[in-house]
Amino acid sequence: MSQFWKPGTERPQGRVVDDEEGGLLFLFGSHHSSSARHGYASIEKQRQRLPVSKYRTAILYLVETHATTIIVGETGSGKTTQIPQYLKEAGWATGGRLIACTQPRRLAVQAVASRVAEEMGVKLGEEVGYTIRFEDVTKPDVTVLKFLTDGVLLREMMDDPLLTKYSVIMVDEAHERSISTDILLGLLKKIQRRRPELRLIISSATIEAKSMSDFFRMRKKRREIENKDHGPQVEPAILSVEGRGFNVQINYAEEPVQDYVQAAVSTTLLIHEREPAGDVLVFLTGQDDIDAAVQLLTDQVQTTGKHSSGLIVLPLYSGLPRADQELVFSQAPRGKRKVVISTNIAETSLTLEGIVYVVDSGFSKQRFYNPISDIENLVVAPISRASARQRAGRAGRVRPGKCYRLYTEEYFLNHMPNAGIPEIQRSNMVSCVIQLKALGIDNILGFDWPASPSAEAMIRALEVLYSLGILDDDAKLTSPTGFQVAEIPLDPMVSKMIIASSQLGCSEEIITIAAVLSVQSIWISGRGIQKESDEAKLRFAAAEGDHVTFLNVYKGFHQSGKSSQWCHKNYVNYHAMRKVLEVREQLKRIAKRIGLVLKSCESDMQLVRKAVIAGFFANACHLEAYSHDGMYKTLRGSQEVYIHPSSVLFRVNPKWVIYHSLVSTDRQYMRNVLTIDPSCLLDVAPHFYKLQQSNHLLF
DNA sequence: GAGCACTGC
Repeated sequence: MSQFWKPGTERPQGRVVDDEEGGLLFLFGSHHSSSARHGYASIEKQRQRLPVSKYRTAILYLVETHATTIIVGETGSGKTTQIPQYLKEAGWATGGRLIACTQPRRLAVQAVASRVAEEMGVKLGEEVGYTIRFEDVTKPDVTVLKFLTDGVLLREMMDDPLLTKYSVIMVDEAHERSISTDILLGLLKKIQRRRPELRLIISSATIEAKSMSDFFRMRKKRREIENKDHGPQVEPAILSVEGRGFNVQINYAEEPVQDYVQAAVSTTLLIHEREPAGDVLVFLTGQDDIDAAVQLLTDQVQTTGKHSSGLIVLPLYSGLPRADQELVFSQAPRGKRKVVISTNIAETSLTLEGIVYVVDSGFSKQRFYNPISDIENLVVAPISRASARQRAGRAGRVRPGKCYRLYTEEYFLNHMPNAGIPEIQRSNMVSCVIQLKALGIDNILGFDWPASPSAEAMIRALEVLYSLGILDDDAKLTSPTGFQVAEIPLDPMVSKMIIASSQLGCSEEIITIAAVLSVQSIWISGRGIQKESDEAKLRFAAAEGDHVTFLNVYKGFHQSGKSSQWCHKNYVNYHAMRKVLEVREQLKRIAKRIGLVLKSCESDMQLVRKAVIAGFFANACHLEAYSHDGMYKTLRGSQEVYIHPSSVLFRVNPKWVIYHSLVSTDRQYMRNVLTIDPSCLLDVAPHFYKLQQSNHLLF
C-alpha cells in the first residue's frame, strides 16, 4: 500500500506531560510497549526523585498531599475502575462520606459500576452503587463508592450545593468537555475554596491535561497563604498514565483527498485485498455519507467480483433501528471480514471488539449555535487531533492495528485543530444559565469556566429567560416560576409551558406533550415504508397540529394497554413510547413536589394551545400572503421558515403557527408545529410583543 | 415532499 500511503511519525500515545511549575510528573510503563519497563513508575519533583513501585501508591500519595490532582490517562489505562477502589481501601470514604465518580454517559456509569463491584466481590447496589436518571441503585449508609452521570451530580447540588455527602470526587472523561462536565468543573473549583479538604481527581486525555491543570491552579497570592499552613497543597499535579492499548501504525494520505466517501471505500477495499484478517471501522459524518458508502462498497464488490465472498458491510448511526444497530456487535463468520461504517457514535459511545483497521475521514458533524439568529446548525467540520487519536486508538484494542487517515500528515501536524471547541461555546445557554442561577450563582457573566461561552450567547439566554418571566429585572430567579422551572429537567421553554398548564388546568395533557417532545421521534420512518408510515400518521392527525396529534397517539397507546403490537401496527416507535412513559412519570413526580396542579382539560384543546403559547410565544410565525410555496416569517426576527414535511400541518399551511424547534438545511424547517390564534399571543405575552415592535425599528 | 453527529437531566 506504500504507493498510496505514507507511514506517519506521530509519537506513541501516553507520554510524559511537561509540568513547568514544579508539580509532579509520573510515567507508567505500558503493558505492551517495549520502550517503558513493565509496571515501573517514577516520580520527579523538581530535582527530587521518589521511587514508587505502584500506580496505587502514586495515586494515594497524590490524594494525601494535593487538594487537586490532575490525572492524565489514555483509553484503557484502567484508571476508571482502579482509582475508586484504591481510594476506598485507603479509607477515603469516612464518617459516612462517599466517593463519587462521574461519567458523561449512562451506559458507562452502569458498566464501570458493575465492573468495580465484580472486582471487589460485592453485590452491585450495596457498597458499590450507581445513580443515573430513572435509576438509583444505591443504599443509604451502605454505599461508599457511587458512580453517576455528571448531570445527576449537578442535580444533587441543587439540594446540597457543597456536595457535603462526598469526600472525594473523580470526574472521568473531562477532556470530552461536555456542557455538564464544564459546569461541574467550574462549580467544583468554587466548592474547593469553601471545602479545602475535598479531593478532586480529574481524569482527562493527555492533550487536555495542561489546560485542566491551569484551570485548577489557584491564584498566586492565595497559593502563598495556603502554603504557609501545612495543609494539603493547592498545586494541581499531573499524573501521566500510559494506555494499555496496542500500538497503532498511522498511515496518511499522500495527497489531499477530493471525495472522502469514495476514498474511504477505496481504502477499505485495499485493506481487504492486502491486509491480514481483522475487522475494519470507517468513520464518516452522517447517515447520508454512510448509506452512500455502504452502497458504493456493495456495488464495487459485486462488479469486481473478487471480494464478493469476504466482506460484510454494516452501517452504524444512532438513528438506525435497534435491531440493525445490534448487528455490528455480531462476530463475522470465519473467513469473512466485517466492515462497520459509522458516525462518531463509535468514537466514544460504543466500543466494537475485533477492530484492527480504522479508516478516518477527518470529519464529523458538529453543532454550532449562532446567538444572533438564535439558531443551531449541524455542519460537517474537521475533527481535532484529539479526536483523530481517539479514532486511531479504536484499532488497537485486541492487537496491534493500523489507522488510515484520509488526510495528509502535513495537514494533521500543521492545520488540524489541537482540541475541539468545547460544547459550551457551541450551544444555546438557556438551560445552563438557569442551572447556575438555581445554585445561587448570581454573577453568571463572571463565572469561572474551563472555557467561557460567548458574551452574546449569555446575553441572549438572559433575554430569553427574562421574557419567559423566569428571571426578573435584577436577573434573579422569579418566585415561584423561576425556581419551579429550575427543578424541571427540560428546556426552560418546555418547563414554562408545564407551569402555565397547571394554572390553565391542562397539565395532564401538557406533561404528555412535554414527554413526547423530549424523545427523538415517536414515529418509525425509513426508506421503503414512507407511504405506510405517513398513512398511519394521518390516522392520528389533529387539525390543531403536531402537539395535539401526540396526545392522540398517547391515548391510543394507553388504550391498547401499552402494547408493542399496537405500536408496530401504527408505525409508532415502541422504545420511544416506553421512554415517554418514564419521562412522564418523572415529570408528574416533580410537578407534585413543586406544587403544580395535575389536572386534565378533557377535550378543551384551546387550553392546551394557550399553555404551549405560554412557553413558545417567541416562535410564532405567519404565512406570507404572497407565498405560494408555504413560506412563513417569524414574528421575532422576520426569518424565512417552512413547515417540515414530517409535520401533520405540512401543505395545510395555516395562517398563524408556533413551532417547537427549527432544523436548518438548505431551508429553515419548523418541526412540531401548532396552529394559533394571534390574539392569544398578545393575551399570553403582551410584554414580549410590545418589546419586539420596538426592536423591529432597531433592525 | 424531506431529513436527524452524539450525549444528558
